[in-house]
Amino acid sequence: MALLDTVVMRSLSIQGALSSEDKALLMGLELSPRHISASEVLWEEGAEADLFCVLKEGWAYSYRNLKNGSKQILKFYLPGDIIGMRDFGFTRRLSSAEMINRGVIYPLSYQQLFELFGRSSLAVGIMATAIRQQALLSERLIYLGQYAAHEQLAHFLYEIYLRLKRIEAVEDNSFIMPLTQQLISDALGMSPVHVSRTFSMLREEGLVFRDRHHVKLPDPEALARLVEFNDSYIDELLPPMFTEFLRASP
Amino acid sequence: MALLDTVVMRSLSIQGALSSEDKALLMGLELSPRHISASEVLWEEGAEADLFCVLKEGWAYSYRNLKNGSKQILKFYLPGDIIGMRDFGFTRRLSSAEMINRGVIYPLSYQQLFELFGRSSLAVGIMATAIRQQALLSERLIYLGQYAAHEQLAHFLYEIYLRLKRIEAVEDNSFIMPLTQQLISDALGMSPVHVSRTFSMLREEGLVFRDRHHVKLPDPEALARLVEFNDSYIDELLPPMFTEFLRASP
DNA sequence: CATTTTATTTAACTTATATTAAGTTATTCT
DNA sequence: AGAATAACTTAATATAAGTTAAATAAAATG
Repeated sequence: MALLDTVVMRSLSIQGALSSEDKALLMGLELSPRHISASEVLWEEGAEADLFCVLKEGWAYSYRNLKNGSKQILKFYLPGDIIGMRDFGFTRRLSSAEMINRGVIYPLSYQQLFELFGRSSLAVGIMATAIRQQALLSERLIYLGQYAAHEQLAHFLYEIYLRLKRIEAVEDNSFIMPLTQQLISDALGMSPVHVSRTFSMLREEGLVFRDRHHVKLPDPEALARLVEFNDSYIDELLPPMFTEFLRASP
Repeated sequence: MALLDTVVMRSLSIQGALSSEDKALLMGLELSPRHISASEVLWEEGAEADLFCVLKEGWAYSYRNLKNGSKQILKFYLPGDIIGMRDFGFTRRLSSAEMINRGVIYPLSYQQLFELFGRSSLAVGIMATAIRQQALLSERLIYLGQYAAHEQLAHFLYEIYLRLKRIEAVEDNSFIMPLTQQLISDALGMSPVHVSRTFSMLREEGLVFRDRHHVKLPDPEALARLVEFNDSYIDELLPPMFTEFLRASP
């Protein structure tokens, strides 16, 4: 029932777009409220991702702890929001979640979510695709908020490198990147001039060589260490739990 | 077939998680490649959102034009990525999309996506929820990248205000916000000292009054104008096309 | 109630990045 | 090929925001 109190579902219901079958499914979910105290941690980054929560009362937030000791908050959750969907389709949590004040949540397992998806692997796959996009966006947000220009650029380049490698567009640590510094500056929110300066800095350190659209990262792992790159959000494999479940479907 | 070339779907297929029924569905999609030239605009912010594209060749990006004349790029798309999922569940595009170099795309209508979802309104609702989260994140990213501290904070407060109004937690333009300045600084990526300074600035301009957890926005619309707030991404209503289609389902 | 802790404000100083402008190098066009 | 345009680099200056630290105010604790 709690899922019906959720922002989008409530309006779906009001708009008359929920079939009786859908409603039956929602009613059939066995959900029990859990009272939860202020500052209680719902989960930590890196923990197994197996459930999400409908927030009924209280405020919560998701965040990442950063190497420099600060944290970046990704989102504040208010009553009616769903916490933990961000990790659906990943094996481990990409961010931690914590209550702010005390409140009430309804935990829901990913298994139960599968059922709502009608056990359709296509629906799950599309959902996972959307969530992966969100993960990329979150990482960019973290770098925008908290890191210096050279770290932002290094992170950006390493992400592009990984994504290109995945589609076999990297050879000998080199790739074609058809972007102007203007475009890069629009993505990273810094001035084009500073993008140029920052490329020079990375070149002097021997980390990045660039000639127009040709980019070479002589030691990609060194770049990754510089930005403490956690590549789990790039990974395209769905967790074993997902594929086992989907294979077992009728 | 193009959807099978997509990053997540390909791995789903490799992991053996696609039923023969799913594969038949994918095969049954009538997709025709479209060659597309460099700098071609796929769609503009505000246009009707009715399809997405599987990017087969070339690079593209999505972005928002900002009032100050700059643009914020939200994402670069590489071959195998899906462009335009960000808007699924909204009536209009929240961001523009443009090719960088020339390439090939496979357009796919949201109607076709419905079919893949097995016409389940629950799956669509959950997907729409996830996408709305992403929209919030995108807006935050835009403000982080491009705006001054007082605009960021104003935008943040106005968003909270709207979200609270939706759940009837605003009375007389006032609400309870159980956040410390430390938490706000962690969300906006600025120092706690500067959050305090910025609150003082907004107070002097008569826009925001705050006493601990009590916040009053005497003139919310003035705040909205300051940040050129586009509230379409907050809206929880699904487009008419969605609900009509879902109501018509068996 | 007094004490400690936590949150906020204010001020002085520092720094990273923006801005402007001028110079250089590539690329495109005729 | 030569001219025009776009992309990039370098340097000087300006400014918003960071940092540190000390003062005040509120909340939590015993």
